[in-house]
Amino acid sequence: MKTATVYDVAKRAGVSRGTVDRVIFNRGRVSQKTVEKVREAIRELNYSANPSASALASKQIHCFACLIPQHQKGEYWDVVDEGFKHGLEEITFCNVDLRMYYYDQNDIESYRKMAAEILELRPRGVITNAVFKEAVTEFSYKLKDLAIPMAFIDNKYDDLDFDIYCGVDPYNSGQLGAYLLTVHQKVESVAMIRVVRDSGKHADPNAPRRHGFVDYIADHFPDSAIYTLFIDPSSSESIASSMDRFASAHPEVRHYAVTNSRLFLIANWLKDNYDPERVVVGFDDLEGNLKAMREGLVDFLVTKDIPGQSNYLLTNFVRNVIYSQPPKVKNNYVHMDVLSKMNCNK
Amino acid sequence: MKTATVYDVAKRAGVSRGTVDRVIFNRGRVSQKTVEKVREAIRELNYSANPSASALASKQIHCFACLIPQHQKGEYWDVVDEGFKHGLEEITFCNVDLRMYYYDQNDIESYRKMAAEILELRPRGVITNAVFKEAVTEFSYKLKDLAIPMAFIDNKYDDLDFDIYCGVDPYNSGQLGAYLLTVHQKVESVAMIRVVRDSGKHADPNAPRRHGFVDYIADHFPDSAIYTLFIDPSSSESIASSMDRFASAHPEVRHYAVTNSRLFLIANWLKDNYDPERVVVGFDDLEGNLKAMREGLVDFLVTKDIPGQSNYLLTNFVRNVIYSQPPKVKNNYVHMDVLSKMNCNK
DNA sequence: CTGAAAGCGCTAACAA
DNA sequence: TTGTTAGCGCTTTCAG
Repeated sequence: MKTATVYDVAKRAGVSRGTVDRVIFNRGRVSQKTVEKVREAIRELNYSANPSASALASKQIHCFACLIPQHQKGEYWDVVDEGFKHGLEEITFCNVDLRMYYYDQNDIESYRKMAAEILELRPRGVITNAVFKEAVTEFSYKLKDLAIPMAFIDNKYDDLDFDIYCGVDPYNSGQLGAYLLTVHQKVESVAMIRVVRDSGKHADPNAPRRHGFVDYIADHFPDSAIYTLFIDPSSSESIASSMDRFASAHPEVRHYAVTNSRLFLIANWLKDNYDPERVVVGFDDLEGNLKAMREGLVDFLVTKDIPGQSNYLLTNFVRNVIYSQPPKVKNNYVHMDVLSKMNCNK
Repeated sequence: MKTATVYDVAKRAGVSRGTVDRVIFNRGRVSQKTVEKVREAIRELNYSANPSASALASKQIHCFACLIPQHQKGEYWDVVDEGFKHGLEEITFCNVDLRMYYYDQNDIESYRKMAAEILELRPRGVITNAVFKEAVTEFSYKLKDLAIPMAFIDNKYDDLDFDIYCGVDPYNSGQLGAYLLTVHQKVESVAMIRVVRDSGKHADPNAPRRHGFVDYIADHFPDSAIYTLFIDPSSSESIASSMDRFASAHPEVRHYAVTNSRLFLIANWLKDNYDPERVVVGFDDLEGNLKAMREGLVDFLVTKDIPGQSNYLLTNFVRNVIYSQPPKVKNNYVHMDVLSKMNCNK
């Protein structure tokens, strides 16, 4: 059986194809009575547009904006960025123009500034991540006023109004890290390392992961100590000296977890102070982290398909917005992967 | 900058659009000299067809055939099958008709019979897996005679002529299983369980995985015993009695690996004979295996994105065949995932 | 408010 | 061998 075309719908509704088009895209300038006739014909014929033909005929360009942290090559957000680029290629036929905006994770004002620019652009949709609660909230309200849909990538604020989200369950990722760190072990103390510059002003989207980590340890090893150690990554000397200081103060600690993605920054120290008894767990399969794993400095890495996640979000969000359909699932939790030395290549 | 169209290519090569089309699809009836001119123009303009327009204009239906093991709902090959169905949807605009054929893994003749049927169909391409070396070899030769491209899914024979493959590195998956079974442990003996009906006649595509497993244990625990245990899944009594017999003969064994995907068949026994000291590793995230994991009967499951793998293979293979382009990468090794109780949901 | 008609880039049948 | 041309189903402009 052939599928229905605009032409069939038009005939059925007793109007012309142009009118059908106006109804489908709510372009107005159609009498209410006609609208209903057309809607009914569409339903009866179970019509849905042929996407190839739409893409071919449409000249419109759909502009989207994306606001994420600025980053260096090889860092977490760089990989996220890659995923967006890939996704963009997959939907070339949708004619979307994706504008990237970057903010400074140490500076809430930079977020506000970029958000303002985006508002001015009036894009068809906006993608961002959850960092500065206050600024993101303001932004989301303003977008709502303009009826611009918004999507969260990587992490989210559940009480805000967004259309679609894609990321892992951060609390659970922390639990998984703790499990791997301690599996088949007796544990008396663990170190939780946070590699952040400027820990005071820095946004802290990783808190839920740390909570998951801490809760797991507390549940399974109630007598274990949990030390939190801040490492300032600004110079390799400061990294080494902080690590040295901690290690000599707590020589009994054998279990180390780095709860953000920057394990690779302490790889040198781990190597220079190698201890076969030490167990190390990190997060995210950045090239630097994988390298450390191949060198035997890390036992497990909790990760996910980082570019796949942003790719997925973009392609779905764009399709939803363009064809004004709600997403099939709003909260897309991607699954977590576990990497060990045996499966960290490719 | 606007992207080049057939028209641009035609102009540049000094021919008509029809000729360009003939060259692209190797329809023949074009002089060698013209072919080269067109090819060059295509390269210079970096031309690639607008998929929407192609889809819209083309009426041809491309028939593909897929020959894999017959299966029940929820089993490994059922999930593979799902992936094909998904992939098919993704490329609806390519107008492909995918015909599924199933053979009996205990009966090489059933493979031969289905292969013969496929040969008669003369599809544009064939997908199968590597099982009965002899029968698959015959099949591949006949396909080659007919110039029908072929793809391997899940496992392959490297000495045969195929266009594209997608699967994990099976040897490595065995090693990973062994690693997870023994991580942070001292091991003196392990049991390797094979759940197969009719072990004599049954095809054995899992051998490389077992080799990887055995080699790892031998390398890291040279003094450890490795017991191989066959379980006939035909009745739950036979499963239980075989397991009982083994367990009482070797009460010291604490480490169990099920090297094919059917761990779920011994889940009941594991539950009825629960031992907190026991470590169990299995393969593939079938629903039954996941259930066993959630119940705390399994420590680790080595898996991969099963439907993703067949989806990927199909969509790429079809595109390659239709647009007669070689695959970007011939051997697509998908990465292995590690599942534990902390990340086995979703 | 509504209809008619000109393409979008490509394929395939038909002429030459 | 090659060129010409009529659509594929939809969007969009321009007249009514």
